[in-house]
Amino acid sequence: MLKDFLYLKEKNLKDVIELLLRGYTSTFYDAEQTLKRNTLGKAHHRLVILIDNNPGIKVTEVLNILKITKQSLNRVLQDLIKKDLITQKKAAKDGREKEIYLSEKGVEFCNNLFNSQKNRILNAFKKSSPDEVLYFKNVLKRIIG
Amino acid sequence: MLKDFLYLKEKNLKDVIELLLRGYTSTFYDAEQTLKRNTLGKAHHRLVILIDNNPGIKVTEVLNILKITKQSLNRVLQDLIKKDLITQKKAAKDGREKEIYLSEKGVEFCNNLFNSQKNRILNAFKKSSPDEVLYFKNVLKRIIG
DNA sequence: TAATATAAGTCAATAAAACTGACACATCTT
DNA sequence: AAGATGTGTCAGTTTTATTGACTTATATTA
Repeated sequence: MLKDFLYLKEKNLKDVIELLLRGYTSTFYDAEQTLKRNTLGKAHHRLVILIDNNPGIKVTEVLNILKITKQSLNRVLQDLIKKDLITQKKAAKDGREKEIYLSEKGVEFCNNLFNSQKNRILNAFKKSSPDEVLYFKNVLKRIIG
Repeated sequence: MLKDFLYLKEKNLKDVIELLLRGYTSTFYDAEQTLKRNTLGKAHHRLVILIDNNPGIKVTEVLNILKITKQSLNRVLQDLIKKDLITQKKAAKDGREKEIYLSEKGVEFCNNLFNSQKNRILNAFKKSSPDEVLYFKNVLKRIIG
């Protein structure tokens, strides 16, 4: 049936591009005050979210995900090191690589960030069925690839 | 059953925050070359996506969605006007408000942007069922609120 | 109608985030 | 030993966003 393919139509794809923009913007804006209290910005926010969810993540991986240059990343990284929020460790496998971890202070900071952000997601999920949430995450993962 | 509420657990919510970051970043990075060819940046990209999907959108609405100041918006707006990509019209209802529209050139530019971005979404949707896509959009809309 | 509120625009200065290009160093691979 | 890779750094520039003060036009309301 033709109807079954409506979800592949361009209008639907365009909608999704806007939804991704708005989903990201609103979810991350929720943490604005928490960031300000810690004199940190959006660039730091994006980075610590990655480190928190992926302990030991490597510099190259961060660059590929955040789509920034190593010079940009380095500035942000140094700010977080100065504030004792992260630590770095030489990788056992390949000594050239450095693994990035949150410090104890970093974990606490991430908890504060998460507390600022979690309600938006939680409220949306409470209005959704477990299946809807599962499908939501699956499709989003497929978009990321 | 306890199992039914696993999707509300903090780990799951944290995952989603990262997924939103990565979904947005990757989807919008796809248009990088198209933007460069037109000597425009990410700020212009975000704005024209909104105008394209919401013809006649007002300045205040844009500010609320993009979470930027009117001074920031104005710079981006002037760039797009200079390039003849958008037009503005006094609102009939309330003369203080201005509606923003894409020009013909703007529509063409947005088509180029869309062509750079659509395959990522399309490929993800092709791997998903219509229901999955529907649920995905519904949950994302609930997150935006 | 006069006072006030709202939507939008502007000037100026500053800060935040990202970029380009060049180069250095350690470690791994061949 | 030679080259490739991962990371770090210096310097300069551009893009994006901010704060604060002020203006103009239109709408609302007392």
